[in-house]
Amino acid sequence: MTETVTGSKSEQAYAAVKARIVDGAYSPGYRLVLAKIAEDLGFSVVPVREAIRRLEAEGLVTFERNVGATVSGIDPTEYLYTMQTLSIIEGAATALSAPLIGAADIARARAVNAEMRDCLEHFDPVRFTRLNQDFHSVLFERCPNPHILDLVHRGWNRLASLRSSTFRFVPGRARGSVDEHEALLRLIEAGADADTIEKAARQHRAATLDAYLSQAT
Amino acid sequence: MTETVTGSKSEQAYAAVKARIVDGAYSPGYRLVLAKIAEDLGFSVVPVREAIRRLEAEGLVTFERNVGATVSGIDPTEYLYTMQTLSIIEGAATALSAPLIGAADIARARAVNAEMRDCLEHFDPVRFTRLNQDFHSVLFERCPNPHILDLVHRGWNRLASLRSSTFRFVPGRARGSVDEHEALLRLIEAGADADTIEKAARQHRAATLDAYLSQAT
DNA sequence: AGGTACGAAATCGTATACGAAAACTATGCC
DNA sequence: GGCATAGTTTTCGTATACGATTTCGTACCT
Repeated sequence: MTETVTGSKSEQAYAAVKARIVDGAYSPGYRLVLAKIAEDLGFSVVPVREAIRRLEAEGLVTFERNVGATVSGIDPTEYLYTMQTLSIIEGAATALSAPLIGAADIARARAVNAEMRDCLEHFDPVRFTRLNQDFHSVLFERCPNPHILDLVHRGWNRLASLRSSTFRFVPGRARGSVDEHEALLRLIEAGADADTIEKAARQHRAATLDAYLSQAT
Repeated sequence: MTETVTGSKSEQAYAAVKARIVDGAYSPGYRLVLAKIAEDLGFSVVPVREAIRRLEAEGLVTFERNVGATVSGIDPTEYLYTMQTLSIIEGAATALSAPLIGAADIARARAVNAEMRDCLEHFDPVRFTRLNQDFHSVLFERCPNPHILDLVHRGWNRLASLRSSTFRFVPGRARGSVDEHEALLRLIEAGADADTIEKAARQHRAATLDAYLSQAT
């Protein structure tokens, strides 16, 4: 955690722009001008350009030749596709992690879930969302397949970047979500087979998506 | 198919290097020297550098600061992880495509599968592999979720890049594979539920992986 | 003889500069 | 007044140049 300014400038630029997108400082549709970003960061355009192209490969920005880059994801169907993809990856990641999750992990997840329940009482959607991420991180982090883990994280980032424009907290759904978390933990504790866990985890996210959609209508 | 030299040099470089990796001209472990590639293509290093970083984002090359890039995937466990990830994505892609697959698609797939059966008689593993890709392409191409499609294609590329070092044709398995293809088509024709199709498709690839592993031992 | 330290070569990293393409704007014609 | 067009501005695309870092080879010391 002694993050000492990190490595190359292209990586710094990548991290900086990515953070701004994920945090919502750059909203979808925001136009990313290379020269401007370079000036803001005090770098030259070359490393910034590289950073932008990397973000493009991750789907966070859209790039058009001789025109420039914009933060992608204005389209609401985009959100649906991202959620669907993430539900598949997450389900698999959770199922693969499950056999490796120990009692300490379960306890940690329960603590997070308790905090989430607390957020329901005091209506704190922002904190709730962050805790939700923490909860699922516990369920993923033991996943032995690095590719899948990477895809999960990319999905989360992508979702976060879209969230600022599309996300709406659904209180009614949130309560059910917390209960499903507990159910998931019980399945894992009980050593349920991978298929059951995968399906439950996927369903969990699908239900959240449905809640968003029904509210949007 | 009137590919007119395409767009920017960075994209040309990307396509060129990617093709060499996927085709096996650059095997895993091959060292990609920016200046050398730039000279080969007649470009400057900047677009080449950008291309390499894009390939890194796709997992085709490994990049180390101030050291350089090498074609990734020497590690055999890497192959296992890639196959596992692909089996998950492919399974989902097939299940999502299934309801949209028409009679014409099925017929096309059957034709390809017949050719594959022919390859078994005349022992043509190279053509068999290519046809296998064609077969599954038919099953994917209707997938409405572009993200998942993209992940499938990336997985294929990654697999192809690893294949040159790890791939070994398993004749005994190949026959079973062809039969499973037919079974998959019947499931789709019959309008089986998404879950069944997904599981079958995933199992299909897992079986192939198992065949590789058992032979490697 | 083995290990360490120093130096040279190779390679990456980034800044700067200039050229090309697109977007914008203003002007003149209908 | 609206539209087409030419000129201007903005922004991207890439080449070149130089600095920074790593690696490798060699010589020296123990």
